[in-house]
Amino acid sequence: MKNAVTFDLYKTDSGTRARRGCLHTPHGDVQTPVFMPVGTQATIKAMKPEDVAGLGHEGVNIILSNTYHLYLRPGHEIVRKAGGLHKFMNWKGAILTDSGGFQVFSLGDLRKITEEGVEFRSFIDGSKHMFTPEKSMEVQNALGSDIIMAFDECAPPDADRGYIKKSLERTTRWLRRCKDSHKDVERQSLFGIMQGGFFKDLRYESAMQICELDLPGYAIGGLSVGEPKEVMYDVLDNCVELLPSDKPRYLMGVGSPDCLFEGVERGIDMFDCVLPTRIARNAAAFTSVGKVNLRNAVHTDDFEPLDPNCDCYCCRNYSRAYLRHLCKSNEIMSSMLLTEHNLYFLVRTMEKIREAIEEDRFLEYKQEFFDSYGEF
RNA sequence: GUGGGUGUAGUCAAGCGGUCAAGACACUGGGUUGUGGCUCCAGUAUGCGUGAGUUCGAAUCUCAUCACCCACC
Repeated sequence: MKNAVTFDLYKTDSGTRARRGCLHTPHGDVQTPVFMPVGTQATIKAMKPEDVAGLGHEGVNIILSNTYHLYLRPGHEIVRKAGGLHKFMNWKGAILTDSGGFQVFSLGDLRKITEEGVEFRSFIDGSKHMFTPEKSMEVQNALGSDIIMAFDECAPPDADRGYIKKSLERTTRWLRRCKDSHKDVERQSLFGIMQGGFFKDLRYESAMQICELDLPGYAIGGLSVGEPKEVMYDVLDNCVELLPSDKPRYLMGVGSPDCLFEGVERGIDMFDCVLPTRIARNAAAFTSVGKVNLRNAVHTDDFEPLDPNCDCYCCRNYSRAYLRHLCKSNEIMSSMLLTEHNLYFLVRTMEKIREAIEEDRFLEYKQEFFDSYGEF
């Protein structure tokens, strides 16, 4: 019996823990380290799937979508009927679905966590629903994504140690239930999620527990939830290596350019983040010279491209003045162009990171990037 | 020419004698990290057409004046 998703580790950087590998999925290979664009509602907002697939020089082969949202609307049975999520949204590459666990945390109000699962209210119509590990597996099985995530609890960052410990242990028990109820391992691979807050010993405990289950991949959850970056880096320093080196390591929810470098340096293979797509819709862009707010008055008559060092569609054809005009006028094109640029920027940066690791000069490239990009 | 009305930030305006001159849009800046977001937060009038006056106190009352609008000669 072969796992749906397997991982090949090609090379580890000599000076850091940065790794170069490949994820083999039923919908194609994914070169790592990789950044996965987020398409929560079965769409990368403001972009067509084929345009997403064509980003960067090598293209995008994996995206993330969301169990919680698709369960509520249109309903996972509709997606199953449509022939699965790939067909439904016309995405040819691989898909990773988040389990709905994060919404348990982000939807804070009106939810009740028990050993059985989580009772919550729909953000759409207020109706009551129950998510359990089994339910999350059922929904993700219906969606047919290549990688399905365990139903975990992402404890709030300000929770006390006692709660974090209880929560991580429950997350492990839920992970066992996920594994037990997920049958078709040749079609979809289940990834486990480490929790433990910012406590090194709890992270260790969580890692030991979930790794026992010998899953095809592991994620680090509970980070990038509002803590200072140094805290996140510190946790990563101590817990990435707790995960098996022959399995992909996925840092959930991280995606600012600086965090990608810091994550890769500490041995992370996969990232996802709404940041590039969300800030694009709010007139902000990542560029090789730092973050730019297109609404700022200085761009009024700036007819240079958004990023002179970028060869994306947006930068090849439009000026900052035009982009500012679109943003100020609330035109749909502003979301389209900036989303494309921001994703291109991260995807292309990841390509360069992979190349740098192959050539054993990750730190050099990192330095080069930050010299231009600035501190953050 | 006569009668009436209106003049408060870039715009539309609230206020109709008494702490700091509502609010909206626009403008300026900031935020956004497993997406409840084309969103959220913050800032911007030494001044209420102009000039006198009444009053302890006036954007608010009086007079004059200017501008614009409407109606009628």
